[in-house]
Amino acid sequence: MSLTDTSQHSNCSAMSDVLNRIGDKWSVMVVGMLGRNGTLRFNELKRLINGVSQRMLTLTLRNLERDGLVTRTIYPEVPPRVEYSLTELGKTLQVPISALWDWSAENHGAIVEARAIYDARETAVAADSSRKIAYARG
Amino acid sequence: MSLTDTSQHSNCSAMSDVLNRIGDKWSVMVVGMLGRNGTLRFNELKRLINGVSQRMLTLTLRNLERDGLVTRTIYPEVPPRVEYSLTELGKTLQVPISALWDWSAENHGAIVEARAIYDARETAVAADSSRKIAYARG
DNA sequence: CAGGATCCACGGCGATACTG
DNA sequence: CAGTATCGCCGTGGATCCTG
Repeated sequence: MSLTDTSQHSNCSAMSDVLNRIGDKWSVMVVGMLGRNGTLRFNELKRLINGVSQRMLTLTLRNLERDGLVTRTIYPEVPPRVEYSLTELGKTLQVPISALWDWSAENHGAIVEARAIYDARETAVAADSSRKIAYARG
Repeated sequence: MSLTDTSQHSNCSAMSDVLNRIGDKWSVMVVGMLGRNGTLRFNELKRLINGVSQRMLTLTLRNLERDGLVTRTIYPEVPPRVEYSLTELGKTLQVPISALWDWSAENHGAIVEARAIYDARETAVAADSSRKIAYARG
């Protein structure tokens, strides 16, 4: 099975299934963070990932653990300590995610630019048809 | 700027921003389809991408167009014909997405397996504490 | 054929409060 | 510290109908 052969209709559902998890913003963040830092505690992750709520971080970690991408290690101490890290499977996922990350860093500017151009055109078109809209409204 | 350097806190927002679009399930599908088939019409895409509604396909294509990833070509015929294809920027995105796609195809089985194991353990734990739950409910 | 407009349900997600 | 439980909003997205 060649690499370019993987995108037949048959694999659409598999891709879809996988995307439902890893296509998730927080999951990508968590994998990215764990991939770089190796092992992190719950609140360390929470601090590193900007804007994540404690609820979403918990859910994300649970799903990643369930999918065999992240290990969860509980240390029976007080105060409690729980450490997260990537499994071997998770580390392999880190590769394509890293590629995506790099692409983002490199092309974010181009996207912002494209949006500006598109929006400028759109507002121009909107202004052009403003009379018709106003007419229809009145 | 090295590749491994791209995941500092600074790029978190850029990645987040990009992920909001390309992390989207349908966007990935569209890019994947266009990347393989080159140029596709609206309904061709709709047929190829299983489960997408016409509304979501429209929105997805608009966003991709706005981000400069997809071109939209209207042929003033009757019946109307609109063709979509990837821009150069879109083609570069196709690379990391393809990597993700390949990863999905290759590791989907492992994920399903991991889920089964996890769920089996969870239901076992749930059964274990069923009395306590029943007690609390009663 | 390609899509705009509208309606509506549902669930994702944040905020908050509580626990071991 | 690392969660669980509950509530409530509102955005997402499907279904449906209509147009050029």
